[in-house]
Amino acid sequence: MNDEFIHKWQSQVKKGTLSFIVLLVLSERELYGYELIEKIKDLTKIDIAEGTLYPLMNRLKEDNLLDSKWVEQETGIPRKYYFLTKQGKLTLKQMKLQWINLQQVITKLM
Amino acid sequence: MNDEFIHKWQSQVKKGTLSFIVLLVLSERELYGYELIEKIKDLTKIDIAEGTLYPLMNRLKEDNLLDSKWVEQETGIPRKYYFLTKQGKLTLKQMKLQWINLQQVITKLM
DNA sequence: ACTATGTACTTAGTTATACTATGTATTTTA
DNA sequence: TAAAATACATAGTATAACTAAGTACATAGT
Repeated sequence: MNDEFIHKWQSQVKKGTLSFIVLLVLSERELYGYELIEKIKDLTKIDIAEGTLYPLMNRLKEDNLLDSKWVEQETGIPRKYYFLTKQGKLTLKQMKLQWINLQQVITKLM
Repeated sequence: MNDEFIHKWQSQVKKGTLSFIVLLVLSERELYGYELIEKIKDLTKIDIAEGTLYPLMNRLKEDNLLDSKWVEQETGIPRKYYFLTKQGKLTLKQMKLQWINLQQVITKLM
């Protein structure tokens, strides 16, 4: 039917929800980038391109919501683990409130 | 605190939700642009810039989700009323399903 | 030994969309 | 008569997801 519109729409919905989802997932435990992509795909069925995730992580770091550390592996490439900063935790709380609010508004309209 | 991040985030969340909200509101009855802005502000507390709404309406028309008609007023500037096309109604149904799905996923993460 | 696939991170360029600012025009209110 | 509200429109900017490509190592299959 109008699959193309729906597809574009999905992509636009991600702008905003992706950062929220990343912060929510990281609030449980720290993860490295590739693992985040897998985890989010598993939890939400949302596919995140690598070219989307890594720049997103850098923005969240610049905004002081996340910090990261390199962890050497016994074998293979080192992994960059991301975790919430204090400010990240506070901001996530606010985002949750805003999200709940938006949700209620839309539910009412539906 | 991190008001600037939250503000930018809100703006990003709109990309995607705005078109959804517009379609939801129009599914109840037809409205003209300026009225839509007022109605949505009233219902959702979301402020939509005119420079955001009118281009959005044109995109939705190009995508055949909406159509519009000019209605002369006895006094004042004519109004352009927007209404859902058949395809718009079908697409909105799909969007609702997708939204519910996303909502459930995020609720679980929260 | 070679190839494909999976893991892991990065960046350049494109596209879509909200925002700012500005412009036009009419009507109502102070 | 000036300001504010009503009503639509567009050009330019910023943001963020996507595509595509690249680097590097490990492992499984042939």
